[in-house]
Amino acid sequence: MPATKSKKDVLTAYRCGEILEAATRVFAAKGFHGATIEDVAHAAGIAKGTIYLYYSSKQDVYIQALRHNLLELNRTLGAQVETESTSRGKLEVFVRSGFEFLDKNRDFFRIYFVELERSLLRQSPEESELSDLYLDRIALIRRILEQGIERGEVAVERPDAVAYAIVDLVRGITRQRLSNTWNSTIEEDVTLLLDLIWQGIQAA
Amino acid sequence: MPATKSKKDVLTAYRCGEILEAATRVFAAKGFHGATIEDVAHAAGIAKGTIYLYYSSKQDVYIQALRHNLLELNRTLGAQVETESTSRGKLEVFVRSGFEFLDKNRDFFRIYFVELERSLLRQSPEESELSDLYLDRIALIRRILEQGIERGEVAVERPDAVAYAIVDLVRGITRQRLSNTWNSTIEEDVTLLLDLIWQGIQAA
Amino acid sequence: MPATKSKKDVLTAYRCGEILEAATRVFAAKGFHGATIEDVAHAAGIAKGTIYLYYSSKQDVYIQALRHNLLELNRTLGAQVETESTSRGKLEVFVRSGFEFLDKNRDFFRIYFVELERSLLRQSPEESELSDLYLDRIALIRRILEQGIERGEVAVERPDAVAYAIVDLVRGITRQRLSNTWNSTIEEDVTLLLDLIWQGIQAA
Amino acid sequence: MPATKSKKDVLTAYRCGEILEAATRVFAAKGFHGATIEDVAHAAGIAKGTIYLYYSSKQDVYIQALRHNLLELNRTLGAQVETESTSRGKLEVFVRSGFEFLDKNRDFFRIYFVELERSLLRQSPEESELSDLYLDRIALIRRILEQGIERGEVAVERPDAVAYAIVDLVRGITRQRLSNTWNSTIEEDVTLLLDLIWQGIQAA
DNA sequence: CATGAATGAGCCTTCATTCAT
DNA sequence: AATGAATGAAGGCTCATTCAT
Repeated sequence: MPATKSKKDVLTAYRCGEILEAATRVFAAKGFHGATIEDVAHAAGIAKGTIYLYYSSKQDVYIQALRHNLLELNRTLGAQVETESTSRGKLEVFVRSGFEFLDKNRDFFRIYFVELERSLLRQSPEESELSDLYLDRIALIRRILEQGIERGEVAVERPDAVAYAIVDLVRGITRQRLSNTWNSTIEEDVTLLLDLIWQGIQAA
Repeated sequence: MPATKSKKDVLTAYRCGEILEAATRVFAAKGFHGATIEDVAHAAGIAKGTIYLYYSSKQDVYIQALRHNLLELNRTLGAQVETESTSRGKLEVFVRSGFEFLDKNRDFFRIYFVELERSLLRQSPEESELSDLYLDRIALIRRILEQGIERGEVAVERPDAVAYAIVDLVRGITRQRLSNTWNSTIEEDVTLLLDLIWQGIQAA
Repeated sequence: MPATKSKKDVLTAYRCGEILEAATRVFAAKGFHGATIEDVAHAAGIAKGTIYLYYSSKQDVYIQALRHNLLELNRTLGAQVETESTSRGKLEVFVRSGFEFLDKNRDFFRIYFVELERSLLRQSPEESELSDLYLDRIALIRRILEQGIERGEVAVERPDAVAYAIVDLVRGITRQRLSNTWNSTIEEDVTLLLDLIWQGIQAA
Repeated sequence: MPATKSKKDVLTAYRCGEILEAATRVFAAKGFHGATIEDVAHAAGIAKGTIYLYYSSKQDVYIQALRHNLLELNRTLGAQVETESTSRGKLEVFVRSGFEFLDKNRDFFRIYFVELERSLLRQSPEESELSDLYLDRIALIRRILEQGIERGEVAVERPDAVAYAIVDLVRGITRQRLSNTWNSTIEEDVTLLLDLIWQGIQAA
């Protein structure tokens, strides 16, 4: 197991990255069925056949593109949450980091929101990982809540269900921010959500 | 112009209903692109060509099926909300009626959640009516909030944004209820949501 | 065998006439493949199924419409030619009567010119009668030529081939008259053609 | 821009040629509507989809096949006419070259005669080029006539109309030669036509 | 490795024809 | 006799995938 990457590995990683980045843009603009492999190849500046050297199918490219972005989102959120110690602080940074990630990855969310619904409803084996990554975010919130309960900061009956509710609440506002008709700043929306959530869960 | 319907009108209404009902089932199971017109025709017990006597295209069938269900949902919610006088009562009946509608129209929600995301993000003229019907539900909640503010029952800074948040919160739990891993009763979920929402918006 | 026509016969004749007249208009405007049976039925003011009570297929309607008009053209030309005694006079009246028929039946010629080519090249049994009716016109001219030779008015080596040539010559100018860019009077075109033809065939 | 053709250009030219050649045969045998793209592909020894790499639609293949043959016909006639100096010589070589072209391209004429009628009557933008190529031949004859008038060899009142008449005359005999019931030699038919035409147009 | 020409399965849609009323 | 709702065969076109170069 070489610690150093071979020339081949570097090229592979580079190509994969380019393809996924192009795929994210193209699928965001046209949707999975509206986009063609040709579109993705063109956007990546390579030939159609080359994509099949790195991914097994159109669907594979799509899933991997989502997975790639989703892993980074989860990594970012997880890391940011660690920087705060109180439950309220963690929730606040969770919300803010999500909005910030959106501003840098609007194309990703354009695919993600549509696909998340599908993957949650139709459990194909390929898509289950996407659900898992969604569930990881739920679990992150649930742990924050449970920790808050232990510390006496939070009081909820069903931390599991409340975690779902919070994530969906954030998702709803995130989607509004994605639309072009929504004009509030990140901080305004963070305040809005925190007020709403915290009132509902804080310990008496 | 007779108040009574001609034989033709009855047949047309019957066929349209059968087709939309079959379409709801088929599109829910396979998605828009996964389903074929043949599938829908077969499910409706008619021939492929017959569908085109009543709808102009596959997409038309799809949109109409969504619209049909959506109109009924909005009608139901609007009527139920009228039966309550307090803001809290209205919100509670909104949530409960939504869950009850879900239990009777699971296939519809399976299409709707996926399609709503698409229609909110990609504004094609055909799909804009779907967004409008979603916005009608937002407006219903906003009016409840504004009425509550007038009466001193509710205190929120941005009733518009809070209305979005509430609808998304309900939607999130609705989707969980649609999955097969969620085992709480309607009343448990109504309580959960009402507690969460009401804490965040009630007047001090 | 009743000399008088029964009520049924009268109705049948009336319907057939209406259908063929409508078919001539519709096929002229849209062509055989561009027109639908529905179009013809609509133009005739009857229902689709009714056409099949009188004709066995779309093609049948088409062929019969052509045949109907063609029979009348041939009948008219044959009768007019009889009114003249000299070869030149007969040829002149043949040309003039053709142009006059065109002015009253422009739709027919619009179908006929296209279909004649097809029927001459592809000998399907249904279309062979159309060729026959074309050949009747050729034969009419050939008899005029042969009679002219007998009388010493005309001198040609191959009356058969010349008859073809004359009919095609007339057809060419007829088609030009059908276009909207041709502005000469019937008499100008009759003179043009007669000068051309007569020079080529008159006895020395 | 290299004067030499790239490998791709050679392949494209080859495939286009094969397709048009196959299309000419298939459309001649079955007509535009009777033939399928599958038929053309099969005749060309390639797959259905391949045709769409080179042509945008069935109609495009059809139009291009006609255009291809028609351009060559016009080129041939134009070149041959140049080899003669007198009006009579030019007309004679025009007729003879046309008959010779027919003998080498019988399938083309089978499509052309049908399509010419359609394109002359229904002016769709795609088909107008076909009319134009027909008009080029008319113009060629008209110039011969006008030149003949200048030189005192020819005397006609309306060279434009006579040009139409001559081309239609040639076309009529060409179509007869295309049928299998016509047994004269090229020279016999050239003589027949020239006698007919020249008598009608020569200067006194 | 990269390419992109070739493939052919798959699907929407049309419309001539039928037949129950 | 007339209707027109229903049928289903047929075909143009797309595009994910393959493979020879």
